[in-house]
Amino acid sequence: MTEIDRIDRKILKFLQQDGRISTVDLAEKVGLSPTSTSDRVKRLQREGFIAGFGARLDPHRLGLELLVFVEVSLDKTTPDVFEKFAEAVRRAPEVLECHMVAGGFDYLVKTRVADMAAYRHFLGEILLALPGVKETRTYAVMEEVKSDGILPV
Amino acid sequence: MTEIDRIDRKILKFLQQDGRISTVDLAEKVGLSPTSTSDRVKRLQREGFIAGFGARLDPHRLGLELLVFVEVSLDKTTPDVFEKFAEAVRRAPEVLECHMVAGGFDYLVKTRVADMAAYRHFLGEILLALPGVKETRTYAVMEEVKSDGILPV
DNA sequence: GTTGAAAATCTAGGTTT
DNA sequence: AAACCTAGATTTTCAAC
Repeated sequence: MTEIDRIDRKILKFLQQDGRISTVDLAEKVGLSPTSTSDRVKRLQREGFIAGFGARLDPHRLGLELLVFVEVSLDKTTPDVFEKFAEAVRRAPEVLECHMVAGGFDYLVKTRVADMAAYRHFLGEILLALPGVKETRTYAVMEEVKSDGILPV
Repeated sequence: MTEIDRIDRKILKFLQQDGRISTVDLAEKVGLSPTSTSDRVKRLQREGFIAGFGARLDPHRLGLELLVFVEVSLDKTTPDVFEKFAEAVRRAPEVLECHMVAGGFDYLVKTRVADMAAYRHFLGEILLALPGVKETRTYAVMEEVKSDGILPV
């Protein structure tokens, strides 16, 4: 039920790299027949190892030239600031990721925007406008050394 | 050549959410025939808007329970520390992302590991073992508020 | 951008080890 | 239980419009 063998891991590795590989080609790579390969892929989906499939877009090609990380500290006097902040962030399309962290600040926000002007707008009009936001520190990305996000399977 | 219209944006949006949607279903959603939809998808790939397709795996289902961000500061006395560091990071499978940032530190590293023990091993044996690493600050993620990474198209 | 037929792929059933 | 094979159904591709 929850066991996952060497072949399953190979399947996951190849599907991460190419989510549209045909069952025939995938079967060839993992050394099984197309039918059993397809059965395994379905099982990996059904059991939640594969959450879904998606196209990887090139942000720069789409005019989103600036990647920015923002550290956010909240004013913890109101009880529901965290819930309010999380809700707003989930609705903001500029926010690609947002994580509550343990340490010096409360949330780490990853955002992509067209340019610095767009970021200033996002910071001033959206992020700082949220209730409870006490302090932010902005880190603009100069070079994306690695950004595939491929999980080690 | 580089123009991208409303229908292209719809295609990109749907393909981000479901990279394995059939051409027929995608055509239905964007209001075009399957053939022209397929032509557009091919063009969007050829012109670099779509970098590729991939399976989205569930890290928790794979036993990677801990998401950690690490701020890394380098000792900038040696000229090629940056290149050496970048090279090593690209080879490390635990590192999902690594960005050179402007601000208080040099690199922001995103990593997923099984548990705290695995993270301590990664930090001690891999990250701190790299030449030129002067200082690190670790932020363990307590809650992933948003992590889809869907680009606003 | 559309239509319609040929080719490739995927799916489902039954068979073997 | 897992892998496999064959045939029917879908989907994709490629021509002509």
